[in-house]
Amino acid sequence: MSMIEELRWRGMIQDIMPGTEEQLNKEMTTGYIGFDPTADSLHIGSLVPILLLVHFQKAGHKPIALVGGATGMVGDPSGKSEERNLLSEEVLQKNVAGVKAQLEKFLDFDPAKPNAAEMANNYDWFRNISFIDFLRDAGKHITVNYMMAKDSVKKRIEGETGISYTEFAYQMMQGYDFYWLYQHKNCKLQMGGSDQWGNMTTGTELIRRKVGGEAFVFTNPLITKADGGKFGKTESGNVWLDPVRTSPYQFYQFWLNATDTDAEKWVKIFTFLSKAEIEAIFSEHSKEPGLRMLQKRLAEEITAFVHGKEELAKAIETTQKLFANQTAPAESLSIEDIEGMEGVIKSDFDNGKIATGIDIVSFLAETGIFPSKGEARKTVQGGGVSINRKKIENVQMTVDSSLLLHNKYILVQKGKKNYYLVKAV
RNA sequence: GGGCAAGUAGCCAAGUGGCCAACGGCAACAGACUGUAAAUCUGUCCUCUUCGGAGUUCGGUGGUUCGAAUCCAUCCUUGCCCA
Repeated sequence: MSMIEELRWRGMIQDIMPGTEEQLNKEMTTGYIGFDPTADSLHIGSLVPILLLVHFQKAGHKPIALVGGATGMVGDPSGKSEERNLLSEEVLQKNVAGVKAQLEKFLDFDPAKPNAAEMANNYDWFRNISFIDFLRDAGKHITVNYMMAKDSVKKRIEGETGISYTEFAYQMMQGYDFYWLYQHKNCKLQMGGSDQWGNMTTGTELIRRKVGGEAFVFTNPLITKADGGKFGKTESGNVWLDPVRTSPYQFYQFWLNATDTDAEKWVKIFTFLSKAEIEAIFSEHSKEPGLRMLQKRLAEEITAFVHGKEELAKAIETTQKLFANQTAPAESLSIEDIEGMEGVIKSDFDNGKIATGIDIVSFLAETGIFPSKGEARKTVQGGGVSINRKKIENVQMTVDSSLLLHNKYILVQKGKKNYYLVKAV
């Protein structure tokens, strides 16, 4: 199976420029994907492009991961209905460094290999280009008519908010990136999310008009959830690749909680399991969906890929402690069990207050489990909070030393799935 | 520079003097059911709260009025048309 066939089967190709497949079959090709430094960590939305690069490298081609240090200063209008605020330079620099460090973990940079991965930052070439040079070198080759026909631009022109000259020019910058990489790195392919199609083709157009070269692009579909919600969000916000922001346990849980329909799509996209393996999992899952084989496998594979086998093992261990015997009393958890719960949100609480007794609402607010007393109260009243696996029936309840597990811990649940461990200190 | 239209909670969107913390929908959170699934039903959903309330909102600022998201003035932002 060729790489393109493989990606097609996995549902990772949305649009592809004619001739791309032939190019990839013909020779080792250099290809790139750009990553926006909008935060100092990537989140799981960026996993698909990362995986594309990995597949690409596995197929024997040479991947370039480009961090948009320059384009990040301008802002991509794609998929945005409004003009955005510009990031400050310090923030950008920090973000570029963070994103770069993460990308480096996923690709093989071994210089001994002919298809060793490379990192690039478009700030390196943009910083020396003057505005006049840019207008003369790049701008002259692309008509405004062409630029305005792009969906991202058209939507904004037809929409209510308009588009600034800055964001309008964004595609020229991205186009110039491709051109620059084509010239200096012999890079002939750009990949990216389907929202990037317009920006990407501006690049091939620039390459064609300026130097008569031929370059290719293909895009992956944007990941969606079956219920139409945003992918990659949980009640506590984005799911990040940075283990400090999203612990491996939380990361594992995110995938484990996928719905059946989502998991079926995602297992193809986010794992490297073969077609045969995936089909086997599907049939096993349909025999006994209650076992959640599919979700488990998905969560395992992707957690191992991002955080490593060791972290995965810890995440599974914690998950088992918390979810395997949900009916078992919390008292049955050993101190080792409790202290080994990696990745569960932990907080310390003044033991003195527990000794004298504190009302449940204040306790929940002061531990930070809830942002305010009002919210804590509402959720407790709605039956949404458990302490040591026992649902709180009474808002007036007092938290005191009798609730401490092993004289030290209190296990709090917000809803069914969100565990917090409070340590008395 | 001139004319017209618009700016309401995370988003969409009603509301055109008091009954408005503001209809409805989406998203989100929680409960029941279940498989840490879906669908369905229920509750919450500006902020804080001693759950009695209190405080701050409808682009900004001033004003009219006993009382304004709603009327007036002015400014800002955006779109469309004209120059």
